[in-house]
Amino acid sequence: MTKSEQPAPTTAHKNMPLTDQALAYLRDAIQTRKINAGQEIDFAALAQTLGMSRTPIRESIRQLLTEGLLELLPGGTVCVTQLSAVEAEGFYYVRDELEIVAARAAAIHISDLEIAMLKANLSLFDKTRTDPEKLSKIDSQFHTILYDACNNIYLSQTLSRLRIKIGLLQGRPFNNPERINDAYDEHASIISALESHDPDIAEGAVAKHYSNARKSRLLLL
Amino acid sequence: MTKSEQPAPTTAHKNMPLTDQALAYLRDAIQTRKINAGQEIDFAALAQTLGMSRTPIRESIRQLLTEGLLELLPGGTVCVTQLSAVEAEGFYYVRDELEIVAARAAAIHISDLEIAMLKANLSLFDKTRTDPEKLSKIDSQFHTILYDACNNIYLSQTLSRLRIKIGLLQGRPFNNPERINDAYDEHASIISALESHDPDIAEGAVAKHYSNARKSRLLLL
DNA sequence: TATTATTCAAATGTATACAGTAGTGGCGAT
DNA sequence: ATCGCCACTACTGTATACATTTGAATAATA
Repeated sequence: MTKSEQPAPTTAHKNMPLTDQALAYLRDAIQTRKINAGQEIDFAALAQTLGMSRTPIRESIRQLLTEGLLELLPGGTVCVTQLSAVEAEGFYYVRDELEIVAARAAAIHISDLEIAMLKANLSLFDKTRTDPEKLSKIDSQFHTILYDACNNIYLSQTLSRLRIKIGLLQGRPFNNPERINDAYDEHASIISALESHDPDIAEGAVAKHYSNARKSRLLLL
Repeated sequence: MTKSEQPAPTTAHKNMPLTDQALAYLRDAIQTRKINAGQEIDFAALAQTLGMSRTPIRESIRQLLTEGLLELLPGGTVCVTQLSAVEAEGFYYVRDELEIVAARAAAIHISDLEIAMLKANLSLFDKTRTDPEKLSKIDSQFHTILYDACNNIYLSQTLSRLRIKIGLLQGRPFNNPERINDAYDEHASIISALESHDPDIAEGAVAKHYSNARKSRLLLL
């Protein structure tokens, strides 16, 4: 066996199946917008870029189609999902509702450790106020911790996927410094709401968070 | 929605890609419990049964894995998803909440045509009281119509998939004749609630429906 | 010029071939 | 009998080959 070192274009863990590598690559490319919404995907070219055959590419693409990150165009070609305004509104609508469901569940089930993690996340958020890119990631982690605190795998997975899809379309919300301050305060109040273990209080805090986020979104138009 | 999502097993057109045929076959086999929960899937055997190679089988299986109808066992083998009691409870929890969200949305957006369709479905339900198998299908259609009335593709798709997964685990609810009568009445009251176009009334009717369904489920244990 | 044929190129769906790996069963040693 | 070791089988992941379809571009006709 010649150990021909592939100049691995991405963070390719050695023993990961190629399909998963392709998945990771595509996920990242879509989320960081190296591939824009609506842009078509050329299987062969992608295969060549990643140094693999079309087979693992196809499998990863089918998974992303199922997840909704990619969509099938009339001709049968595949492109990065491009949500219409109406569809986007639909996503937001469901997310806002599910976030409330999650908040109530989390208030009941959250552990001390998880609360500590949220607090750690918050102080990290505080230290990163100047970097919108990193803030998005930290924000994302905040909500992931919260989802996990629901003790409901399905709910957690659904919200995670939903969040990713919503990420497809929104102009980075933390480009607005005012939104950063508000988000910080809202996260803080969500944490103390969860600490109370009272579903109603948690619902209130989260509802406020998302109603503010919504306002901020609408201002961007 | 993916075009490969719907194909009925009876409508297996010759020109359908083999991957979609495999999908249709597996969906049907899982839902009708020709393959039981927990049962492993042998790619090669399945390929032979369907008279195709492993390639389309693999693709269809990856899609079903992503949808959650199949799951990956430690060894890397694939089996029909077997939900633990806790996981099942998580699914029901989210579904009940989402159904309410859907009911509210439907109350606002539902068209006269859709109301008519619901009524037609109801009278069909009435005529089929003796056949639990068919009743399940009609019940399923009832809710699908309702979901479509939400004017929210994501919500509709999420609930549809959720319903299928829940179907994986429940002993057919319509084996209990009393549940049939109740379900009929509840469907009727949901329809008139929707006709009022009042979200609160719709929420009430649907909430009652699912709280009854829950009671009926618990009785089965 | 507009419209229809015709042909060619590219891409898709599928099968098959092949390599690496994990699991299985037997067999000898203790 | 139990443990460990080795061969062997069966399967998975991946690549490649092939056929069919799709699309585009040019040619040909009214």
